[in-house]
Amino acid sequence: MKIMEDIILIAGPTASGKTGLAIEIAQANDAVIINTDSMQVYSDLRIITARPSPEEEAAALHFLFGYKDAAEAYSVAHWLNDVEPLLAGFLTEQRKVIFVGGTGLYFNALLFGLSPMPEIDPLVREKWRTSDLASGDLYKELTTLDPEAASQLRLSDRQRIVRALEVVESTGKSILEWQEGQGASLLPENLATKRVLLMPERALLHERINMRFDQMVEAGGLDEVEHLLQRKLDPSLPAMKAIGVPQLAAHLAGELPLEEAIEKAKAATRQYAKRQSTWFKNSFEEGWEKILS
RNA sequence: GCCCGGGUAGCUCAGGGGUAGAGCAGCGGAUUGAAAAUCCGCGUGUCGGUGGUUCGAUUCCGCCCCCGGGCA
Repeated sequence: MKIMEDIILIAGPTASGKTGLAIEIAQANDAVIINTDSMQVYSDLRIITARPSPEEEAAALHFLFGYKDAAEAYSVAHWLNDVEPLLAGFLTEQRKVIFVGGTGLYFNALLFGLSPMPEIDPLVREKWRTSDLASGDLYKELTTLDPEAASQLRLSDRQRIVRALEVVESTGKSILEWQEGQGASLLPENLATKRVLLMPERALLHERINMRFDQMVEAGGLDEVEHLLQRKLDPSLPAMKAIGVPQLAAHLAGELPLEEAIEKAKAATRQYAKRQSTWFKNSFEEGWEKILS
């Protein structure tokens, strides 16, 4: 498949066939592939995150895959920082670039930028993120420190409450003020961008998800998770929450028969695919070529 | 063949003379430095079948079918 555009975005829910399509397009266009998935960045998890296999990685130039340690708390901002110089380099070389992945937030950041925000004081961050307070009490804190931000959050949404708290305490300004600042897209306006959205029918996707998780286990997914667990990392790290890790960890801890752990991991994957589909369906309508296979 | 127990949502099950409800699964939505995260909303049903009693049956009674278990 020859592509005219310089930049190609491939999005879609998990198990929709993105990896294969990216390689196919990369080979036909001498393009490079840049990971746009929040979990495939971690080196510790190849099988369970469905990262391209060594054979697949050898079939085209891949970047930002498996290059972060699971002990690192990676984020969309890190990703964007890593993408920027990489993309600039390829564009000056006039090399076509494929962004492929399933993380809607990362695509959004790429397309529209992130609002500029200063670094958060690590101590402040630590304080709120490890707080013992119930999320309702954290919410109360936020209503005093930043009532405006609080009014836009639910008192059950601990994660966003904590984020608002650390921003206002560390910077002295409301997260809402920071978010008013416009970020800049990383994609140059004068370059054409092809956008492909893989959206297989739900029933088919579920079938693929279920099959694929069985294959992950056969391919050594349990060992992969066991190795990760042996590192005794902070369980709140993003990598520790990759789908499949908590479920298989529960089995390894003797809390669940393997069959049940597998079923739970499959269900979690299906639910994730649904959230991805919602994001793509409602945010990626215009300008995206939808492929329903 | 006889005796128990059961047949209610996709699954596991609760309920009970006024057409039914939980968990899980599923469906819909939100999403700005944890995003595979986090959060919000929604029961989707010939109550096994068929006769009867009743103003009214998924509920009570009879018969039949199916699934467990026991006795033969």
